[in-house]
Amino acid sequence: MSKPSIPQGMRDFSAETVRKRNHILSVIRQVFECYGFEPLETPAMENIETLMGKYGEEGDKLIFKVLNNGLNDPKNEEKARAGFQKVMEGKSSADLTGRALKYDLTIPFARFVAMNHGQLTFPYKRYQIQPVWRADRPQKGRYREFTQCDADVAGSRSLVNEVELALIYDQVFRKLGLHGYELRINNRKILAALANRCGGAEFLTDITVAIDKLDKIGLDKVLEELRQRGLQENQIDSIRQYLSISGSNAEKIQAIQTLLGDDPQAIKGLEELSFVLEHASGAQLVADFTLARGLNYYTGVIFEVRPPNTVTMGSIGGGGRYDDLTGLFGVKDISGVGISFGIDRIYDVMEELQLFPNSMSAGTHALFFNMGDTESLTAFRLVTKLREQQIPCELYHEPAKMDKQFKYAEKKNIPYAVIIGSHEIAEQKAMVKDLTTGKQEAVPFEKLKPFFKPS
RNA sequence: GUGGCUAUAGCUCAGUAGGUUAGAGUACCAGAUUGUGAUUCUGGGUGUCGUGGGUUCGAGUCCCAUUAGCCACCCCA
Repeated sequence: MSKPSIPQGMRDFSAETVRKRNHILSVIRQVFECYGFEPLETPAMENIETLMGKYGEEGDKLIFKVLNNGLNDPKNEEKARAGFQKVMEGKSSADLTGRALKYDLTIPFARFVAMNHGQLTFPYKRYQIQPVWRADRPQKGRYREFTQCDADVAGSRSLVNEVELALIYDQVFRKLGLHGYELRINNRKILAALANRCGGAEFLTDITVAIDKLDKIGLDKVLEELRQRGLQENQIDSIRQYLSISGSNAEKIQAIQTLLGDDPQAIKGLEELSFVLEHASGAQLVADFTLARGLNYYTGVIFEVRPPNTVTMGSIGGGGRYDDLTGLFGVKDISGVGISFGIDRIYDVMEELQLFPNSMSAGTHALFFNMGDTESLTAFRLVTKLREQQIPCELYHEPAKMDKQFKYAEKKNIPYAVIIGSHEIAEQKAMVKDLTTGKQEAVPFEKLKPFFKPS
């Protein structure tokens, strides 16, 4: 028997971690609800066709595929062998792996909308908080199982949605106390216009992938990469101009207008961008024309949230507009726009910056000491009463030295110790000790409830 | 998926050129203390040295493989 272990990149969460995670989740959920989004949950697995080809070539490789059951049944053998052959060639095969763990929440959402568009009230605004899985190599801030919190609007092209989503980002991070985050915005239409100018639409992906690395590898290396991808010198020069745009949002927009202003897509993109910047001015958006984002279904505004630059961590949220997402599932003309929070990374950032309040770890309010088998019967009766009043409390499980019981309370961060021994029973008063201040007072048994829960 | 670094007690780590019985701090357990803890005193090492092989008279230490974590690439939340 080997040591028990869990799969690479997946984690157990202790009580303290769960409480902190729940704190983040409840803030997000509350804000989503406040903006009129309603919850949705979808299964852990999707049929593999639902997922394949939606996230680009790299994405396909990172999808966790689930081996079919019953492969050992002789009647499936031939299919299974053929499927295995396909897999060995780097393709996927429903005969071998018909299902896969979901990779994000957007595609399952699109599938859901496509399946239920007849019943849904549009615009359909849903939020979804569930784990997703990626067969990526784990490292800091990157896990194979992590939780995404998405809010999307399907069936509305109004830019008011984009504005609201930006405001949601701002409100959530403000409530979490995560100051110094940066909410960047761009528009895929502007990138498309740039691609048009430089080699045509088929270069869109090459160009976006390369310029997205500007922060990391610098201008020269980006241009070099584009050269290798087959762009001409004059085209590279346009990109050089594009990438050297800087200044305030207004200045940058002005510069793009000068550079690409004769392109209808660029005009449209800038219009959309300006609308969002203007109406979501409270959210402190930063226009960043180098922002590209990997998922290739985005068609309009795109968002990305960077953590405060005092920590090294990838983006903690992202999103954008995808005009024809349900089109992938045979339902036309439903436009979607959405955002996602990466709560595992938000957690790591908040932990690193020590932004969690101390009171977070409170569970049990009061520990009743066990002062002996007889005495504890009284304590147990009182514990039961308090529990009926929704006051979380517990009785130490066996008679033990007080030292031990104090330490138990301390470790579990229980704020009060309630001591009921023979003296207390004689006087019908409990000795209640505040473990943070060390002060104690005698509280009559019938006054315990108001003591812990003043109404 | 590619490359690099790391792995010793619950935790943080030391362990020199391969040498007997693997150490420190902290945590923990027992007692001083049969009703008041986080201070003090006394005693206690609680370890498959990540795992599996190999070299050697002898391996925590050297070699190979493997697993996990971290870092870079790729990509991303």
